Amino acid sequence: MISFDHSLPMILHRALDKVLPDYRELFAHFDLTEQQWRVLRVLWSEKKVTSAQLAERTLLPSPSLVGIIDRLERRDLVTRLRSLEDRRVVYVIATAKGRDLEAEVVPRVAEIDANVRAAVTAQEWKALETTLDKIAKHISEPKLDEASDG
Amino acid sequence: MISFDHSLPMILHRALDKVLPDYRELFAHFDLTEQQWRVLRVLWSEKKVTSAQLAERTLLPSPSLVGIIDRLERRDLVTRLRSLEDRRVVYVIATAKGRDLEAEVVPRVAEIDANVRAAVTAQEWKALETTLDKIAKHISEPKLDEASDG
DNA sequence: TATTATTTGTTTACATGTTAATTAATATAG
DNA sequence: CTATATTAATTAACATGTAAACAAATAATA
Repeated sequence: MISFDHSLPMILHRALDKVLPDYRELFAHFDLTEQQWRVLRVLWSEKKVTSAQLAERTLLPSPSLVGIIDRLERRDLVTRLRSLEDRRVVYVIATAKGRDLEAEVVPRVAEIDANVRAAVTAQEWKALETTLDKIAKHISEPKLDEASDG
Repeated sequence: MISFDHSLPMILHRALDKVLPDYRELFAHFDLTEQQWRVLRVLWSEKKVTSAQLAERTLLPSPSLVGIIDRLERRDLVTRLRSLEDRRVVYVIATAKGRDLEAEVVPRVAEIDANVRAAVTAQEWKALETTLDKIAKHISEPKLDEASDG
């Protein structure tokens, strides 16, 4: 039996708890939360994105996104634009002020990313991603090896 | 430069998002949140734990723990007990009702854990834990290789 | 011993996560 | 064309996360 402390959720949480403070400390200099950073990060590379696409790219749940975008919009960092073809759709776009942040934030985040990755070899890093992908794909598939246990 | 989608926070979040629903679906049968489960899981094996110890073992921030324990206490699943030696300390203990849940929940969680782990080989799993530990230890250590760049 | 510092748990204020329901717009079936 | 289903975003209700401040108790120091 797998011990509680070594279950996948716990080891992932533990790693996140260690890593996130470094990022948060940086984001705080710009009055950004980690989630707000994620939204901006996507808008810097994609220009015009629907709420649904933003949820997928940022891994943020859409109900959370509403408030996050509200607060970014209030600070004039992003804008909402209702689609003309399909009026259910809302596009989110970085403003000039929002775009200006990219040059300031991205290089410093890259430093943190690099420091994190420097902890392990390239092979270990690749294996990490592969293993996590493998687990993700395995989940929510039928458990064939237990099929007879119905 | 490391792409946004392949940064450590994102790949960990992505894996968690895939895995947690399976656990949550189970916990919902017992009207438990994932966090409440974590607290109970610790109390089942440790009997008498202070709030601080509980925060460390569950990876839950202590301000969150206050509410989580409140709600468990309201349902008579746990009890708070003020220490007599040091009256700042609060012990948290599972009630009989709380202890009864163990036999029902733990085996079914073990099944999910096993299914997750079955996604990869034993070596891959070990490498996963090792790599994450390595990263965790590397973080918040002085970055020696950049020392001259001040 | 009176003062100051530290520790433990809690509170506060605000941001986000989770689930279900809702609204407005569009698509589809009859 | 009309009733119905579906979709995109939002709202609602509640639980949790984050950072800072706080009260009470204990420890450390002058």
